[in-house]
Amino acid sequence: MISLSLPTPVSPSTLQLNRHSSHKIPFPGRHNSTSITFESLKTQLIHHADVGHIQEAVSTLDLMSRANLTPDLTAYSVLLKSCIRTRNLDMGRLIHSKLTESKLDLDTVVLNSLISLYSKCGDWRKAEEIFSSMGELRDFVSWSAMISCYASNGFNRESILMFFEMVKFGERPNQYCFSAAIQACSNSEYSRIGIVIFGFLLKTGYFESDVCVGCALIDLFTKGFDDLVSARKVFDKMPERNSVSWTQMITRFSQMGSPRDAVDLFFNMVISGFIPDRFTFSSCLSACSELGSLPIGQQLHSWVIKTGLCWDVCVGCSLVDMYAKCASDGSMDNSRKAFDRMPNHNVMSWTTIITGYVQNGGHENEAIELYYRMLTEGKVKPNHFTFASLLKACGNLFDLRLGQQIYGQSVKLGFSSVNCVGNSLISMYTKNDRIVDARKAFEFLFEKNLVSYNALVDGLDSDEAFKLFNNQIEKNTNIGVDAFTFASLLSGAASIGAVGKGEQIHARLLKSGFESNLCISNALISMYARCGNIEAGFRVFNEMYGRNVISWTSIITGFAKHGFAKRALELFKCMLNSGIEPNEVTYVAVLSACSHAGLIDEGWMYFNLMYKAHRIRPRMEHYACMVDILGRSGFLDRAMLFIESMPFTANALVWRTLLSACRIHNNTELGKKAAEMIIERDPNDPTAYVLLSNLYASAGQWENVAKIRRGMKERSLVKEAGCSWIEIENKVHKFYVGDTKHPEARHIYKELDELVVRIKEKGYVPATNFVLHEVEEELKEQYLFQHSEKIALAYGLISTRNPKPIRIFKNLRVCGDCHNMMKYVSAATGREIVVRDSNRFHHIKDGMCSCNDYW
DNA sequence: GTAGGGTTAG
Repeated sequence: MISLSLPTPVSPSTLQLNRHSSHKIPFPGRHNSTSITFESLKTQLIHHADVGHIQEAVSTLDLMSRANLTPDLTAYSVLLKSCIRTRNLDMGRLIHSKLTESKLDLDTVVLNSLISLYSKCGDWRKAEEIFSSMGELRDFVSWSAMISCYASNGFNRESILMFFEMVKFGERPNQYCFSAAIQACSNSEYSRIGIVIFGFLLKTGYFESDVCVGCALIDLFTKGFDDLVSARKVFDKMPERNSVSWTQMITRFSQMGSPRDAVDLFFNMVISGFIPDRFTFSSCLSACSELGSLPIGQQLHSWVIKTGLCWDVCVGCSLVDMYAKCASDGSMDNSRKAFDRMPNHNVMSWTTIITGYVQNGGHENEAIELYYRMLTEGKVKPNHFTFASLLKACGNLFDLRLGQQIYGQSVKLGFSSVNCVGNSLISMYTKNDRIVDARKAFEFLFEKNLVSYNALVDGLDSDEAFKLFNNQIEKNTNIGVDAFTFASLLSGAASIGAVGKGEQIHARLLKSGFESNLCISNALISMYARCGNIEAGFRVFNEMYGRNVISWTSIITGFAKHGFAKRALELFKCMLNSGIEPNEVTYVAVLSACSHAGLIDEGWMYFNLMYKAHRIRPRMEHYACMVDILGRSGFLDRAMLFIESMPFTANALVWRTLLSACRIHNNTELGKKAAEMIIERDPNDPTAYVLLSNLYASAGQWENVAKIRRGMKERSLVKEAGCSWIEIENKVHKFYVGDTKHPEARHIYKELDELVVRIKEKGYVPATNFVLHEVEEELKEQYLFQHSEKIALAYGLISTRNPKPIRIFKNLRVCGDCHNMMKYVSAATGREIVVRDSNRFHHIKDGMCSCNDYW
């Protein structure tokens, strides 16, 4: 692990002081003291201040005082202006203290400058202090400066209140006041007040004459109301536009999900004769990132090279980000090149490249290494965004020790209470199943926003998540809900197959207006599919408009998992006809449809089509699907040859697939080899040992079974306990093998006993070879009837009525005897039984299963 | 002396 240490932060103002103090003060007549006049010194001072040499200007000021040529207020004013322009708070403070020492009477102009200085440098308290001490000296500029001070320092409420106070005081607000106050109203909390101020503004005529007021209105409609149409109307009506207003429209379109329009606006701007600057290119490049359009991005890249703007840090950052987001193959090469070519780096550029590595996945170590370089070589202090990305990297790496170390550094630098750092910390913990720590991090947050809630909801189990949603999120109108909240809730319900809960969330969605959201529709499709109600999923799919590749992939995966290979493949053809490009996940779904239905020829056909038609190179998952297709159909030797012919070394997943095929076809020899390969690659994976021991057990080789069990014990590997669950009236009931904890256990076992007698009459014979212990036949039968899926089935039968299907869920693969027994039960009782196991769905009806006993 | 545009967490 890299050991991390933070460099001592160096403030930019200290650097500047050191550099200038070693310089000689350029002063033409310095040896001839008789030529020093008040006017010449003042000219000197103004010149230094104008070109930004504040240190020299202050020296000149000192010189004036020493020569008894007392500087007047305009001299100080010039200096303050220079400090405001360069945001130099230290020098500004120095000048302020010199002003106080000078005993001059401060006038309105100087005091207004001081307000502006402190406001722009973030010291709003000092600005406030000066404003309230002004009394009679206050003029409309003081009011404007204070209104915008509050607005730009995030005190929207105070800014709006001050605007109305000013009106009450009898001052007429000017364009500066209007734009600052409307800006303060731009967040949704105060957007209605913004409209009131807008009405007031229309009476004044500033709307027609001032570009900044127009810009503020664009923000009011976009940020306050999500209303791009009205913002566009304001923009179109603006009599005067400049490159800032164009850039703002481009930025807002890009940020609010219309990157295509943003790019169009950019070209319109150029055609209309406005010159794009670094901000414009930066925004337009962000729109390209959003669009994922590499060609337009590259076109802009060559443009910024021609104009020389590529050396700008903002533009450089956007280029790095664009190449990271547009890399269709997840490669960071181009992004890294753009980063390495930048002449100067700042926090933002380091953070952008680190974030790129984290978001493209699989490059987390590079991200951590860059962080180390940022601290040592770059001598740059990380900010809250840097920490947010780094914590995400640690979450992906499952390296909580490093994560906690990095979090410690954010604490030292004072970022730990910043929302996005805390939120990242929560999701780092939820991703690593550390719910207790996630909750702690959540409680620690000073201000919890929707992202915080969503991060936690995502990690909680479905019940808890739903509780949090009902009790806190929905009741607290300040938090609001968004698509992420619903997506997390839906995936929570889907993971345990709680269709009742899923339906409740669906009902809430219809009320909330999110049901037309593409991500939500997609989440609904998978929720219904994963809960066993594929037809409901298909209805959602049919009723939505604007389906994307994820919508199609979700429904195809659904049909494939349910064993409806024909419908899955038909939908795949429809997808191709409608012009949607499949991705690698779509092909996993298509190939798994083939494997679940034993369609060997189709499987080969699609495997070859992937690259030929869509330039998608098969990944490990696709090879695993092909091994599955061959292995399940009994062509174990061909599957083995196929593995040996792969262009890269097969991983544990591929061998695990072969091993389960060996179990179905009782091939102990090949199974042994597969298990060895898995254990070689993943020595701590209990599933390999379990599968191998099952293989020996079904071949009756009990000695070997015992040997494996011993091996597992030595490594202290624990087999995942098999369990099944069923949702009855929105409550999930979970059962383990031989479970008697359920309040209705007696009733359940009575039903099970009666059931066995009934189906034995119809020809059911318990398949005792599925019992994995070496015991007497009769005992084996007893063990068999304690399987969790049978208990869940019996409970389902006594608690629901026909024609409601009984939906059972199991964390492992369903046992062969249980599967057979359920077929008999479906025939004897007329009930439809749907089972979701770790691999697929079984629809069992009238003694038949949709898997054709092939799973 | 007073105003506007770029990176971000789920």
